[in-house]
Amino acid sequence: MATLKDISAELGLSVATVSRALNGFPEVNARTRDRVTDAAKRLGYRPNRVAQRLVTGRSGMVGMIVKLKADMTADQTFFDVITGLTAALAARDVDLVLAVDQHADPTAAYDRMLERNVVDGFILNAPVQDDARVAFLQDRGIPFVVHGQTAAEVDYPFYGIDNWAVNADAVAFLTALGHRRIALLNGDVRWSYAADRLTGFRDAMAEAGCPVPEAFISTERPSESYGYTAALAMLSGRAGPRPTAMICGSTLIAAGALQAARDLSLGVPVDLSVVAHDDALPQLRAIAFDPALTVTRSPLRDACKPLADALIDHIGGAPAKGLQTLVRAELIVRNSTAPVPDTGVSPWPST
Amino acid sequence: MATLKDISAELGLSVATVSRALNGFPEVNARTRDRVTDAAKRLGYRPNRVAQRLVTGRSGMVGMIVKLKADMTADQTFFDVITGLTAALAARDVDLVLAVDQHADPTAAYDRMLERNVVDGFILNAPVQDDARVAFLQDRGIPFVVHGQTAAEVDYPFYGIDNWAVNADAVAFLTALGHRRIALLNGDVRWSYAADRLTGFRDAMAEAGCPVPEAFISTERPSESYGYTAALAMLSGRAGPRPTAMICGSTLIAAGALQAARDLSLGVPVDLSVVAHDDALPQLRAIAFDPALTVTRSPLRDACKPLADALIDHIGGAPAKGLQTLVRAELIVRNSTAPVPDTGVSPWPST
DNA sequence: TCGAAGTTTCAAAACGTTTTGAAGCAGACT
DNA sequence: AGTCTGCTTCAAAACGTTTTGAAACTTCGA
Repeated sequence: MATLKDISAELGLSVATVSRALNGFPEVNARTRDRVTDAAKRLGYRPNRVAQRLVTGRSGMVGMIVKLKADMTADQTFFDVITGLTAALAARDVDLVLAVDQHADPTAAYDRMLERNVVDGFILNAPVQDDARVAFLQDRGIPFVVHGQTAAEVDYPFYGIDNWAVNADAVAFLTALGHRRIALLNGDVRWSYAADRLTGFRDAMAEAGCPVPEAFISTERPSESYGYTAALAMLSGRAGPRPTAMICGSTLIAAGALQAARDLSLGVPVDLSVVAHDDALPQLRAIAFDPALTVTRSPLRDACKPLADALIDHIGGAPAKGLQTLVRAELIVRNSTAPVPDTGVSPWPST
Repeated sequence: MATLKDISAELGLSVATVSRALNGFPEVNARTRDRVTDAAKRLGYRPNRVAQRLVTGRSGMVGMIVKLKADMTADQTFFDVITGLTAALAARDVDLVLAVDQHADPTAAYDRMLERNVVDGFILNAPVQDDARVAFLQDRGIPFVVHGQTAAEVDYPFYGIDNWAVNADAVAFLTALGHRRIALLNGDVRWSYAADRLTGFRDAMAEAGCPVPEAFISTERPSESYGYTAALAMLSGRAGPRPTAMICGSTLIAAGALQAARDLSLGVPVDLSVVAHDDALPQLRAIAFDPALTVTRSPLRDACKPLADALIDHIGGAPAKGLQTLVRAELIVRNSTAPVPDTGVSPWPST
């Protein structure tokens, strides 16, 4: 394995010059640089990352710690995100150190990994309100990036979708179709994304002048069975008039909801309109639903490269402010939504 | 961040002595060692891995590269294995660097990670026959451990279950119940485990003197729908008399097979006995099946600690021979198996 | 021809550890 | 007193890079 010293010996130069030549410093003579790059190639030189890291103080690795769910089921999104993330990091020569957290204390696993001081920063996923991990890492001055927005005004990098807008847009679309009795099958509001969506839903409904009975809102960890159960309860009409439209937190929930409608002989979209949020996971393709789902769509994988780049840039010293991205999900209208039936209300009310 | 130099300055010792004291070298005075460990704790000393790595050539990290499946579905077992593995590695202060391979060349991702020379060894999963990765790593002299047995006589560490015995035991159990028409719903034989199980099945059937029509053997990547389809074809009786027993490569396959039996109004275990291999994934609990499944059982999680330990020991210089474990799966008899119906053969034939 | 300014290269320090070879210091034996 | 042990400690080298501050070499104008 050739080293800088080998190259410098070969060419009669100092290691300093060789190092500068290879790292593109401006003060080295063009002719010298050519000789160096040529020799480096000829000798099969590969920089020793460990030595580089010792002197730069960087490790070239970032950590990610995923929380072990209580029911031990694999997170649907996990594999997809890991795939995109490692690819995006690899493109910038950074490796991902992964750990699974089994502790009650949310910061314990971060502390452990920091102790072994082997990562330059962290990727945080699934943020909650006032996330303890954020406080912990900020306190220690460790760079990190958050996948998913937590609040508007923060001083760390993040990439997320505007979850408030997700449901605000869905509500606006449905009310424009004449719907006023709209239900929400939300995720668990302990997670920021679901809390934001709930606010977006409430705000938009208030804006449209639609009352929201508490029975029309349910929150739980997304699953098909949750979608089925919650939708069945709402659609059975036992607790009052049923909703004419339903906003589902995920396509998985929507799958359950559609089944519930089917079991109650309710037609979608004739009797019930359904809008879901679609993370574009390959396993649950919204377009393959029957009927094809109208969705607010933002592929999870889109987040991977921005996240990786933001973290690496932030570690490199870039200020957080320029590394905050909030994208607005796209509304894709398919066949699961239609104007509200039999209400006598114009599908295009003046707002 | 305290360094060795800080400690040595604090105590008026040389860094060499401090280093030896902390690393448990025998030649340091017990009293000195106490002073050093005390000061280290007081100053919050953490060894700098990068510096250690530079001089020792070890990084305290191991790599694992998972293959991105063509259909992009997450491997059912992936999360479970990662969880156990990172926990077992953490117990010995080793971190896991994860990458997802998207290349056609099976060794490219290993090469890339080695270039960044940041891991001491690898954990290989899902071995195939004559695995190219094995040849590659052996050629480079990189330590690794294989999850799953590939062949009896190899010179690298592995941990796996005796897949030959898995099906040999299942066949022995079923033939003892009088079954002679036994079908196999196997995994894809490109993977070693499935190839071994096929051999175990064939050998044991031959041993028992039972002919095996080709229609009684199917191989495919495990899934519920595969189990359903394959079982339906075999049980419909269109291609000849149907099997009286079925050995399923996984509980997922068994779920499909049970559904097929149900759809054909075949009782389990009265008309059909079913034995499945159970990796004990929390999502698919064999005991919760209806009827509760008779299984050959070996929890995947059991493999994690032995794998982690074997790799770390091997990196530390332990010879491969002592780090090879082949466990025999346990046969657990539940309610999905019964003596063969209406054959006049004693359920306990003399063997 | 001289000095100044600019360009290019260099030697050495630094990063934090492990390891080598040697030395200091007891006590024990001549 | 001298030397030989065994125990304990030390200074220095090494790992391969980046970076600093200075030196050498050009080029230019006076």
